Amino acid sequence: MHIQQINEAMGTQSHARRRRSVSSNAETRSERKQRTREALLDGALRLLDDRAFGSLSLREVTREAGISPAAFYRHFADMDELGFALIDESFRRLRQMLRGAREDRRNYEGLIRTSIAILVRHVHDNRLHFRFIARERSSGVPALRRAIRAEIRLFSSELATDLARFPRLRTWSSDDLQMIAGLMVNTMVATVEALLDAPVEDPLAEQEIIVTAEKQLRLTVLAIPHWRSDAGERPLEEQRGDEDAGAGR
Amino acid sequence: MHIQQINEAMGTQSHARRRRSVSSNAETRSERKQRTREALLDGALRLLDDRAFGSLSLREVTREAGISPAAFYRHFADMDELGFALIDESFRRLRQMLRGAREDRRNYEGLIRTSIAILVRHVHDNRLHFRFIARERSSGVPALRRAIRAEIRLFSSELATDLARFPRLRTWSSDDLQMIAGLMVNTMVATVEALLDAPVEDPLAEQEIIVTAEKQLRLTVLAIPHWRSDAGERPLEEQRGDEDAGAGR
DNA sequence: CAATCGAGTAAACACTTGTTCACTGACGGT
DNA sequence: ACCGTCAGTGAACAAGTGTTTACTCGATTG
Repeated sequence: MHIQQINEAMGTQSHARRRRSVSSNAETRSERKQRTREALLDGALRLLDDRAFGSLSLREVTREAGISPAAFYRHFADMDELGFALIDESFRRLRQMLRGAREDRRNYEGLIRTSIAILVRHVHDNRLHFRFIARERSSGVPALRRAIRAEIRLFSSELATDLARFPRLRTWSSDDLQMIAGLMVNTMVATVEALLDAPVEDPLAEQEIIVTAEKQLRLTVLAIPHWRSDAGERPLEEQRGDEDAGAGR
Repeated sequence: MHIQQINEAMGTQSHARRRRSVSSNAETRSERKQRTREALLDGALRLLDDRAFGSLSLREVTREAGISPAAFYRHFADMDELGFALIDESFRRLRQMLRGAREDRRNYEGLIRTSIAILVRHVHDNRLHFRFIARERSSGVPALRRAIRAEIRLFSSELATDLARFPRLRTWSSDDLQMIAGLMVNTMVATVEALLDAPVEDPLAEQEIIVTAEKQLRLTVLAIPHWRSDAGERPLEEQRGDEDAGAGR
């Protein structure tokens, strides 16, 4: 702020200013740089729609972005650096989504329904970003993979602390909370993968995926009142006469 | 069989036979071919330990296998074909595992415990194969991805029919059976990914993953007796007074 | 035994790759 | 008005890529 005032007092930037006011679409230099940086990121993302990051060449990206290969180095030292920038961008959007998803968590049903709805909407709006994350989560450069999995674990932990606010879950051990949060996050990750795999904009297949995901989450919370952390030691069937009555074969 | 008998009657292969009995480690021609084919597959698998299949070059594979690049074409027309062969091999082992896992399914607890145990053992014994499958499941060449996901869906369906034999689940709709089988398969896929990500042969981290997976599966089956397929329409909290009593925030 | 088959080779091909270099020229500070 | 900065260029580099070619030479065949 000070700098700008000083500049104005000194009459600096007046040339650029004047020129910008004449030719309407002119840009300052750093704006221009930012724009081609984004062209690189967007181009890479477009290419990554159906390929792994590891099989992406620097020259392809520059070609897609419309600049010469050498100009790449004005923005990134490396393809890896471009990858990290892509992860940052994707996760900024993801976190932004999760913040929204946490607004309605006063009861299980709201939690489930709004979480899935928000998830679906964001997959639609940021299809390429989600595709990139889903791909590089298990494949690709180890460093990217690590970063993504850490981010997901963090999300799982935040869900666990949110769950801890429910009366029924107040007394649960943090291990068990993490366990159930992990289960729900697994379901959501699998749902995102299914959505990304479904034919683009096929509302029927998509609705089926959504219904299944909601059922799975509902089934999960349904078990909460009946959970006993130590139940693993005694055979489950002693609780309810269920098995060996006549399981076929 | 016929062919061999005919060959014997005609005295063919007698040279090879005699030579093989003299120099102990001699091989017939097709045995030799089979051996370098396996060298190619094994070499590729070794290289794929920490890279995506898409970023794997034909020349690298032949170098790793110890043959010249041109000889590759005696075995595969394409790198893609090599990929499919790799998938076939991996899933042959996987299916073999699942056959074993289905032997003890007379009650839930046995189902859970032995399934996980068998899964863990097979991940140990076929680490490279599982790594390859886990990678290419979401990344990589679309054709490979499709093949893998189809195989997993098939596994899920088989689990669903197995579940249908439990008395409690006899009356469930096939949709709901698929849903719960999908949930369990999701858990197992996530478990395999966690095992592969864990530091090699770290028994402590591994045990933690196993315990969590068992808990998650146990929680899932715990919900079965209380499931109502139509519960989605009415808010869950009407069944049990649980929410809005004082959810924080 | 001699003829053929075929797995594997070496060399050459036309590419693409990542990176460096001296350069241009518009923007921006003075 | 002048001059330095710096995003972007185009050419060159060595190295690696997939694929084809003519070839070797041992195993298989009749």
